Amino acid sequence: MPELPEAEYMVRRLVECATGVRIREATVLRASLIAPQSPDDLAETVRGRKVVGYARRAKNVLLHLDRGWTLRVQLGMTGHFYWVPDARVLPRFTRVWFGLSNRAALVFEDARTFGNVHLHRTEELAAVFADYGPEPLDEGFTWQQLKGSGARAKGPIKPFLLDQSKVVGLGNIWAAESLYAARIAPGRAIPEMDDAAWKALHRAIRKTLSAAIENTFRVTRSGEEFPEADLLACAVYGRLGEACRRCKGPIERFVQAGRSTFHCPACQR
DNA sequence: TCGATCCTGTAG
DNA sequence: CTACAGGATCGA
Repeated sequence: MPELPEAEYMVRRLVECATGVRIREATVLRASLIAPQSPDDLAETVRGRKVVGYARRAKNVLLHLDRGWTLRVQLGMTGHFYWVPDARVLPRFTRVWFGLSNRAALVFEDARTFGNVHLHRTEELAAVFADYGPEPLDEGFTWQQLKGSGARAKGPIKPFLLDQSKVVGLGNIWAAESLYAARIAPGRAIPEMDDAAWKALHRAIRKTLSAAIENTFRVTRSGEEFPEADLLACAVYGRLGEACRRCKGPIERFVQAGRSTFHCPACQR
């Protein structure tokens, strides 16, 4: 499920709720989600480790531990990672959990089990992320950089945006939303992108993701539930047949690279 | 660069 | 029952 905004939300919540905690023990309920070592080895290594910081890279949630270890949580389609006050009442789809003091726990829940929990030496992280493109919300991310990453690409723009080696953090929802905001058709061939289009797309990506982060907080604060990203804030995703907010024409859906793509055919070119 | 695949849940 | 799901990876 989660794309960059939801991962960012989870990290910020961890900072709020679980700064300075120490892991007393790890419990793996689904061994296949653990790598590269065995679940027992992972549990052994993290037992007694203090969490010295939380961070996000792309859609990964990172827990930096003392003694040079980092837990990397890939959330997959349905993953959540968060602090709970009482491990005696774990969420239904808990796959891995880390017991803290006072019965609290850090929980990885993942209904569909496409996510995973990997343990790395912290100094290896650069290698782990070697194929990742730039962070779209970083200051240094420019439209020229985005254009450059598409220099030799030939296919349509939307699958390009899902490719984490080009730019990280976008998934099926926010890729579609960014293209809508930039008024670019998802099927537009990359060689047909001129500078104005790259600029518009770059701007739209940043605006869309920033707004999505804020919306996640807004929705969650009021509803007190966990962040199911704010689909109400979507202009096209999941809105097949509804009226486009700009031109009132119907939103359409088609399958592209195996994923459903929503767009307004009238005002995205 | 595309399609298949991993696995499980929910909505119609 | 079928269709579909916000991700990532591998082989053709």
